[in-house]
Amino acid sequence: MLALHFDRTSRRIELGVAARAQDPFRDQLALPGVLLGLGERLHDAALRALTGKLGVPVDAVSGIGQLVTFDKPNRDPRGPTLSIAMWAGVTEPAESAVWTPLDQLPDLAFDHQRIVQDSRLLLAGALWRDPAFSRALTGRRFPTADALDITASLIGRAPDRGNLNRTLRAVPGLHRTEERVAARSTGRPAAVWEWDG
Amino acid sequence: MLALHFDRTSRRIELGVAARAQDPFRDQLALPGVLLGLGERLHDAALRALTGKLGVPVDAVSGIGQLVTFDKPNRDPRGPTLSIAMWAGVTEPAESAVWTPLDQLPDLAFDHQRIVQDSRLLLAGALWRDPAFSRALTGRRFPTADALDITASLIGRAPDRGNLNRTLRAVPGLHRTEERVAARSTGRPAAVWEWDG
DNA sequence: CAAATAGTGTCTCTAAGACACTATTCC
DNA sequence: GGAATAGTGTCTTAGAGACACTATTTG
Repeated sequence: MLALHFDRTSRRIELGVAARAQDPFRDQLALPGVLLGLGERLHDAALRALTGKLGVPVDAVSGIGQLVTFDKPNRDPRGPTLSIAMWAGVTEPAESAVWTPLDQLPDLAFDHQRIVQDSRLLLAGALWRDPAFSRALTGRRFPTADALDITASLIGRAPDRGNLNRTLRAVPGLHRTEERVAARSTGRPAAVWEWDG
Repeated sequence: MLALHFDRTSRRIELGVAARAQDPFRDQLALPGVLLGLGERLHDAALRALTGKLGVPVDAVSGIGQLVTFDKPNRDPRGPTLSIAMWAGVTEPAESAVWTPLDQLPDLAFDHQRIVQDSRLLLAGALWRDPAFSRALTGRRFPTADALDITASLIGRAPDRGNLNRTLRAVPGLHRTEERVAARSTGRPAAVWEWDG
């Protein structure tokens, strides 16, 4: 589970990780994950991970989705050989978890470091393409500056402003308002974008 | 599990389905599927489905891969809410199963009809992009005519010959030999393509 | 030669990246 | 005015689809 939060102070995407309570890798930081109960839906298992492992309340979850299914052998010395990577948008980062930028990851248990790296490309690809994912990160209304920093966090470098504007204009269900707001301390204020519905 | 076989007589891709031995949907045609054992790898579960449900021997399986993970509620009145769609290439269609073209599907149990439809787009997208998948359908050496008919089966219409040639030339690990072979009863014989290794 | 199939070359369209230029704000 | 940020317009490139034309086989 990749729990993502856009921090409007540091102006970057931060990933929620937590110290493990049990062996193996006790006390070491890891991505929140749970075993899927028989007949349980992915969405419910994801919520359990967010609330139980990260301490994020349910109403601070802005969205949940599926990323990819890993099937590597020996991922976990214990049991499951199958794991499903999911994303979640978090509006309020819980104090009980550690929130870290994607390009300064601490050491993580299992192969979680690799999972984050592999998933980052997929997240960057889903941004502005998957409306549910994009909106979970931006919220309903957001200035262009946020879009710029969110994109920069996921792809690893600052995108071209012109191209980003063109991309945003082409996103279905997203439109630009007349409103302007200063997201930074200097410079021209940015236009506000708004999701429909 | 979408078990695919390229029939060189009918010159199209055929899908392996089998009558269910148990309730629910007993005696009705369905995609072969098995429950994933705890700690079992997807690849092994897929082989169990192929041999157990379709009667395809292990050495007639030219490849296995992962397509997509479905997470719809109430897919199956019984238990698992999660199912993973996989593809398999089959070199010899087993007599004990029913092999049907993709655009003339019989009625299938559960929501398997929809799964096939949804997966067909993914299969078409993977063709000539995923070398393991492509090679599992073509075999190590194949004439251009086979590539044409395989592509036509997956995308639903005949592709442009010129564009297909360009596509094949660009596939890594695939090269065109000087050899020509007549795959059809008339017309100019086609070049033979060969996978490296 | 006619019909059928195989193969080559080119045109267009679109999406994405790069970049030059203008616009608006704070200091 | 200068620095910083926001926004517009255009150029180039890569890939995919469409299509005109040539090449090689059987009957």
